[in-house]
Amino acid sequence: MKARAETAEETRRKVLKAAREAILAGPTPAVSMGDVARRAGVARSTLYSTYGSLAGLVGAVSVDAQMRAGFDRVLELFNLPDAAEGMIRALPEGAHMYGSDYEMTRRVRVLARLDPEVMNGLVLGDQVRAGGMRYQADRLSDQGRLRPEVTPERAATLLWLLTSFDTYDGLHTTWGMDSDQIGELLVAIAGRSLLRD
Amino acid sequence: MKARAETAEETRRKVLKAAREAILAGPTPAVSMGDVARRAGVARSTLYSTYGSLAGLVGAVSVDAQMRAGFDRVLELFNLPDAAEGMIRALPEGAHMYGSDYEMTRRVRVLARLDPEVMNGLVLGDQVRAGGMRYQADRLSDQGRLRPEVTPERAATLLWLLTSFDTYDGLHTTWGMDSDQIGELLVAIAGRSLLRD
DNA sequence: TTATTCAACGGACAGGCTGTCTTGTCAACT
DNA sequence: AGTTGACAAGACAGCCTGTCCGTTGAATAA
Repeated sequence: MKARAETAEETRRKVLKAAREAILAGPTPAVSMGDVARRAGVARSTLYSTYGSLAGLVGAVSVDAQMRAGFDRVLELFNLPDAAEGMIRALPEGAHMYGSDYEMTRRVRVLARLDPEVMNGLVLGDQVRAGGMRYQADRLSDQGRLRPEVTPERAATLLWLLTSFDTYDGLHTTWGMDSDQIGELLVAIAGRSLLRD
Repeated sequence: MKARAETAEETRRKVLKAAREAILAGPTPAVSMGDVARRAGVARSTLYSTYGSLAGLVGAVSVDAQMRAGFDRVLELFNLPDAAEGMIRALPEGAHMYGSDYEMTRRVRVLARLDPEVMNGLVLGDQVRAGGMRYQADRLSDQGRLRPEVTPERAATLLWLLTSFDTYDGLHTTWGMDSDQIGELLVAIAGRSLLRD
């Protein structure tokens, strides 16, 4: 609205962009306030007054990356009226989401684990996802699509494993699979393990 | 053998122990040469002449942790004559192995991702495990225990996912499961997904 | 025994980093 | 016209890494 807030917002964008560049720069995630400030053409003191600390900046980048990912689309698919169809369509979409910003996500997650506060954000995200998967498992159960020997809790756990970034990361890095292949594999596993024949 | 080599070996042990303590000390893995040297009662320069760099020390801790884990026992079980029985018994043992040195493993893995060289060790380990799981999947296939719709490659991939540390970590951290529960879950998933009824 | 080797010490050093604080500037709002 | 708010610039203490010294003292070899 106000011109002052607008320019401030723009500085914020410049800084986040510079931070992303810095994080992606080396062979391994490394970032420092001085480096980001230089890249953004901004005083180091500005970063401290805006983000408080390096960890604060990393946290902001992490949240920002979350926003861009297209998470809501995955959620939408998961919540199709037919729970089984939702799952089958959401899993590949989720894989695609991870793939679209893969390197960034991977590196930010490493940095996040170095600060207790930011780390907490990761843990919380995992717990939220666990809640979501429980909900999906219950829907599958209510709609009678779960194999009789599979409890909803077990189904939720497996879905949670399949939708974790680490799973995507492993399949991509160690097995050389792309997002499409990963999506297909996840659907195959989930279908065979959870769904009634 | 020689007294000189022996005392050198003992310093090495003191240092590794101090490094483990340092890594476990904070709420988040953090380690510095000065800290480790102080804890070990050793000159900082000694660390540099022995390990070359901080990354070198972390790498040494990582390798050392691998040794202590009891990995060979898991391998032994996996290679029982009956491949299906081997899998069913090795999975819980693997979970138990991860559990026995959980916090250390977790933290060292974070630190490892900060250095390209050490990171390489992790990637290599994952690839070795992938090879092992391919071998196990082939054994299952050869012994006619695999579900007809599951290719050995798919079986290997699923086994690899189930035996990854990240899987253990997630189940433990987010789902609050202990090693026994995790072992049981892994067996349930692997059995239902891979083995012929 | 004497000479050598070698692990380890202790400290100095350059350069980078974080976080805090202070002083200034200038445009935007009231 | 005065105030406020975002940012710049830079000094500072304290910690870090890696490198390079010269030194010590005990194990080992001659």
